[in-house]
Amino acid sequence: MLMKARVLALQDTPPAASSCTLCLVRPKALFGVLGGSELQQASAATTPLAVPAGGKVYAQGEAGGAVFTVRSGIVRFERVTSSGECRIVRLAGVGTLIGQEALLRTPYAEDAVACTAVEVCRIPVETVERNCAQQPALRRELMRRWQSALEAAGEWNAELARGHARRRMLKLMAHLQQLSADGSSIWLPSRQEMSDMLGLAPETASRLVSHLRREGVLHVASLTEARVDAGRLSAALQRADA
Amino acid sequence: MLMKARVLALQDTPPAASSCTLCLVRPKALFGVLGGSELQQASAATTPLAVPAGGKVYAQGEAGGAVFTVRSGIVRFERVTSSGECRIVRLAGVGTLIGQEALLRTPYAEDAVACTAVEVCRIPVETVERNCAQQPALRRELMRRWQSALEAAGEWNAELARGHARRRMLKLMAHLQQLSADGSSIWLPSRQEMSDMLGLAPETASRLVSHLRREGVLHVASLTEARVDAGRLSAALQRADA
DNA sequence: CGAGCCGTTGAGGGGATTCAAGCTCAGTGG
DNA sequence: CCACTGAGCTTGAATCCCCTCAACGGCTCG
Repeated sequence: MLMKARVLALQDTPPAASSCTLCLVRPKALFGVLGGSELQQASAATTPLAVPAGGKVYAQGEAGGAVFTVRSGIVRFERVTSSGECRIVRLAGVGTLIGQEALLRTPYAEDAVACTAVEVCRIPVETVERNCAQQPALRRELMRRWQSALEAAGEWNAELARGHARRRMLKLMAHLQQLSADGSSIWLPSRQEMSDMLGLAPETASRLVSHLRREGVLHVASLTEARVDAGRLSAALQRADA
Repeated sequence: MLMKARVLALQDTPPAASSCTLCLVRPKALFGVLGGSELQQASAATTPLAVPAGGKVYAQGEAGGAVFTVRSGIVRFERVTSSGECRIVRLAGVGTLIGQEALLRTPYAEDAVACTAVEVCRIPVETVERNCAQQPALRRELMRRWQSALEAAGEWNAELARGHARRRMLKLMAHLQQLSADGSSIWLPSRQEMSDMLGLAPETASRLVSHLRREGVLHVASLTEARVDAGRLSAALQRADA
């Protein structure tokens, strides 16, 4: 909450690496559909940013004027309910476009908070608009991203927001596994974060994690890292679904 | 589930009434931004459809090739979880564009089911695409609608999917009030539908409704209709939020 | 009229929350 | 070096909310 640290320019990144042409996530990213010259122009306008874990990429209500592509790490979207509680409504992984509402000249609808250390690419709205005017493929790509965000929200709602606590936790682990860049280890949220994602008390989240550990589904490596036994996880999920 | 009745052509509607030019919901609808000649061309391609309560506007997995504007009634989006349970993840009211994923030539992501008797306008994908190519305003309008669907999903997730059962029910009533066309009466879902929306047992939903009735928050007029006392509702909500 | 569906209400049990106490661990300063 | 501190994780015990099971009544429909 009081985390003041916000976005920091990546000072140790040489200009070349900030070129979209060389970016590793380009095939997954918004401008992946652009050709050579357009891509170079667009890449000149984008700014790489690093956000430490807990920092905000943008805040609800801000009139940001930019969209962001997640280059590494995991970003969460937070809302505050009318009763003042924090709810995490969705996660975004590598390659995801976030803050799209800025394209409508609308303030951001939610807080976008870095779960892990995060690198994003800031893309000014004007850059997107300029390319959109001439590139039907980019317009299509934008729509595709809006739709996938919508579907992710629907699935979150269906799978992670309801049902027995154990099932929700298992689903969360499966989801985090999909989001993890390297296949072996996943980001392990704090109990409070799990609580905000699944709508559970932090104590309940802790109990469930402990239980998964004892079952060998989860191997906790550090406070924020763990490995999952994929086989046991899917077996446990199947049992919970029955 | 076994409701076989699907979409029916509105045979009693004269051709003139199917013209978007005269449509009452035009200002709220997708083509509201189009000018005279484009509007007339577009309206020629659209088909008005009536769907009885419980019928599907489209089904998950269908390659529909069309989007729909809700002209009257309320539509719900259903998903089936991996455990085989039905979850309602969002509602759409008058003026809302649904089935947008068809624009990506993607099968529909969810079931769209009529909650009440519903009238929709079927708009072929080609019609939207043709106009989009020339009309930046329409492209913008499309993006706006995608974003509002995303925000609705986020709010549903934050307000209706978690917290105490009573609070969720109150929130649902407030939401239904906003969706109701005429200010006086709202659509009252069946207890099973409430259960699928809020993640409660139908019995719990029944108990809560009965309780709201005794408190004078809700006046049940028929099986599917009720009036809400706006003052008492917001008072009850404030107490529940405290 | 009986069958079946839906809504209502009660009783009982179970799962999640709440309250509370230890615990580990990193950071601090004597 | 080590007590001190505070934050987060874990675990226990008691409570409460919601679910499950069950019975009953009203309604529609064959």
